[in-house]
Parts: sequence; C-alpha cells; structure tokens
Amino acid sequence: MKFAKIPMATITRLSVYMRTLQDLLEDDVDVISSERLARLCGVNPAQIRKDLAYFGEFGVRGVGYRVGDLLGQIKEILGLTRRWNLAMVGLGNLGSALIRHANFLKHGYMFTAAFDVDPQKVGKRLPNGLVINHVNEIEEVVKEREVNVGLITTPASAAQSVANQLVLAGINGILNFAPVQIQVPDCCHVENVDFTISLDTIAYHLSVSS
Amino acid sequence: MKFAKIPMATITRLSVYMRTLQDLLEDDVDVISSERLARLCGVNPAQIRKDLAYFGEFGVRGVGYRVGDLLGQIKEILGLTRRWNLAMVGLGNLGSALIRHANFLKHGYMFTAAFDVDPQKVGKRLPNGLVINHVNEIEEVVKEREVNVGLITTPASAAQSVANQLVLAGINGILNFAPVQIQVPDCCHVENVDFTISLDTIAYHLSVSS
DNA sequence: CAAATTATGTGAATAATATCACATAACTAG
DNA sequence: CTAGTTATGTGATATTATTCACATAATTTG
Repeated sequence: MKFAKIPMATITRLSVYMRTLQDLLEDDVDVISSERLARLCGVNPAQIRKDLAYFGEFGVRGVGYRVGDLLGQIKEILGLTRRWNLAMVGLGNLGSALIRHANFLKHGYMFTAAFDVDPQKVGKRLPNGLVINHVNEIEEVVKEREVNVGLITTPASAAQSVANQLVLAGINGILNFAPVQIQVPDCCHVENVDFTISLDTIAYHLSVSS
Repeated sequence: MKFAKIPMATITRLSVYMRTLQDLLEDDVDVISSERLARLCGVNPAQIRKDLAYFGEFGVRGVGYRVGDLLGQIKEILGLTRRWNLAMVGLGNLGSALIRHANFLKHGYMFTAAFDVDPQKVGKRLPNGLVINHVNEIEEVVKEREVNVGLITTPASAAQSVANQLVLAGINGILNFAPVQIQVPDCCHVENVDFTISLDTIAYHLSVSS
C-alpha cells in the first residue's frame, strides 16, 4: 500500500476508533454515524471523517458506517490482519504483568520470546509457556522466532543497550516502557509508554487549578 | 501561579527535560546548553527555549542552564515540590506491578490507598504495607487519606464506574490504564496510558514500510 | 417519483505547534 | 576595556492539525 502523508495523530485515533467499533460489534450495532462514534471516542465528528478520508471512502452518505466493514478497513490500514510476534525484554514486575495481560492477544499480537539478565530467571517457564532466554541470546532467538517488535521493560539504565541488540537482531519496532529516550536508526520505529510523564501532567493540572 | 495559555505538549516535554536533568545532576554536570539537552531529549533546541520561555528566563546567555537550578524550576512549574497521594484501583497483574514499581516514589508520588472488588484480595496487605480496601469504600477512604490522584487498572468494563466513584470522592486527576475512553466532568483531569494504541502504531509503521 | 431528511466527504478557515534566524546579553581573552 | 565568542530569548515564519460549513449522495416518506 502507499498513502499520502498521514498525520501521526490520525493513526493513534484509528486505533481508538477500532476498539470502540469492536465494542459496538459485540453489542450487535451494525451502523454508526460519525457523530455517535465521535462522542464515544471523545473527538470531533469531522475529525473522524477526515481521518478516514486519508484512506478512502468507507461510509454511506445519509446513513453512516457499517460497523463490521469499517472495523475491517481500519484493521487493514493499521496492518492488523496478520500476526505480529513480540519479544519482552525485562521480566520484572512490569514485564511479567504485561506478558500476562490478555489484551495483547485479542489484537493479533503474540509473545514468542522473553529475555532477562537475571540467571535466576533464565530458563524459567512463564504462565504462557514461554521459556525465558538470557539477554545475550537476543540476536539468535529473535531471528529464529521471527520476532517483529521488542518491548523493553528493563530499568532505564539497561534500555539503550537492549535497544541496540534488538536493532542488531533486525527488529524494526520497539515499544519502550523504560523512562529514557532511546536512540535508534531510522529503520526502527520507537513508541514510548511513560506513565510518569502522564502523572506529572496530572500534577501540573492539579497545581494550576488550585 | 498564573500562566498564559501553555501548550499541552510543552508540559509533557517539561517532564522529559526534568528526567534528563535529574540524570545530568547525578553525573555532576552543572551547566548544559539547550542544544545538548535537546539532543538528549530528542527535540529541537529552540523548542526547549520556547517551552521554558512560557514560564520565565532560566538560562544565562552565552552560557546555558545551570542543571540544578533548571531542575528546581521545572519541578516548581509542574507542581512536584509537594507530595501527591495516589490510589490504585484494580490490583490485577498490572496494578500490582505498578504499585511495586519504585519509579513513582522517586518523584514525590506516594500510594496511600488501594482498592479491588475481589473479596479474596480485600484485607490483604501489599508489599508496601498498604491494606487493600473494597471498591465501594472508595469515597470514604479517599477523603480520609487525602488522595489526590486515582489510577485505574481495572478491566475496561469497570473503568467508567470506578471513575464515577473517584469523582464523587472529590478526586480531580485520574490516570487511566483501562483501554476505554472514560467520561468525567471538567473539574477532573484524565490522562490515558494505552500500550495497545502504541503497539498498533508500531504495526502500522512496520506495515507501510514493507 | 419528487420532496424531505440525513449524514458523508471535503475545500476553506482557523487554531495550535514547531522551527528559523537574529538581536541581545553574558562571559573570556588579549 | 574592547573585541570576539557563545548560547539564550523571542518575533516572524512555516508547518501541522483541527474544525467549520456546505455540496453531495443515499434513503425514506408522502
């Protein structure tokens, strides 16, 4: 596929729309207007139409969007009609919790490797059946199991080194939970998940409004 | 304090600057230029200067910024010179992991309450000493312990109801980890942390570039 | 089958955000 | 104490993103 320049924000919203559509589908809603979907997603109705317009015409004028169809189209756009293999690096509290978190599976993501430095952990079997490998086996295991995305849940101090190894292993996508800015070549896309930033934002808002 | 209209994005970046400055301070760096700080934070140098300019003049022309001073100023701006009491609602894998995650404490945040619906969990003591209360005690406990921010790590289906109770208890800030858009009155500020969205974004980037 | 209704798709207008580029101020060295 | 150097602070500019407003197309009703 080839698309025009798509705003980054559009992509994140598509993901939100997708989830809401999934809920609607489960509730047997089969048609929805941009207005109603917008309310559910907390955005402007025109925003939804603009976002979708980057990729084509998916609605029916005077009617709305067929929930199932639109859901399928968005999955297609986001590349979620295939399986993506994930590797978790760092099996502390957070990593272990996330790997158990069922939410990932629902969307075609699958953990196929797990790494840690702790010799106590290496060799142990996780609840999902995965056996933990040592971090210095990243390159080998990632290639063998065709891992597409690496999740970093190590301490901040280890994150950059892990990222380097993932890149070396040919990985092009990293989801970084460590509270540092990691540096990678352009071929690799990094997304950061950082709750301390979100908490700080809340602290700021509470401070200024009181 | 009273500020002009500050871009939302500025606030999140201040949090990033703060963390980097903390690292620099630990490494005994005492002066840093916007250019070097920018490289470390992955932003444009002018961006940093603009962001700071909303709040005053913190640098020395021809020299740069004194790391310790700037760090203090940013903490002041974000409202992080005081303590913020947190309540965790939902003690499944994720909630339990987060509450153990030491990172929060480093920044003046403190868990002072924890809630769950599971009768098996209510009454149990967490590693940090907190005893889990039942969700329907939210209003009472939140007021008593002067909780400022609620963290929601329940399943999506329960998130809205929990949010309602938090708001009712007088809470003005919510950090929502549940993958739904929760609705709250304007007096309450909600930040969402959603890794499935980030993962979807990665999937999209991997799809279009191959 | 025409008129009324509804909700999409989209150009134009607006708003928000980021970057450039340079005048300004501090420091350094001769 | 003057000239040179450096890096801030900021108005002007460019870029990006959001919202408005309406023409357009599908559907329904009389």
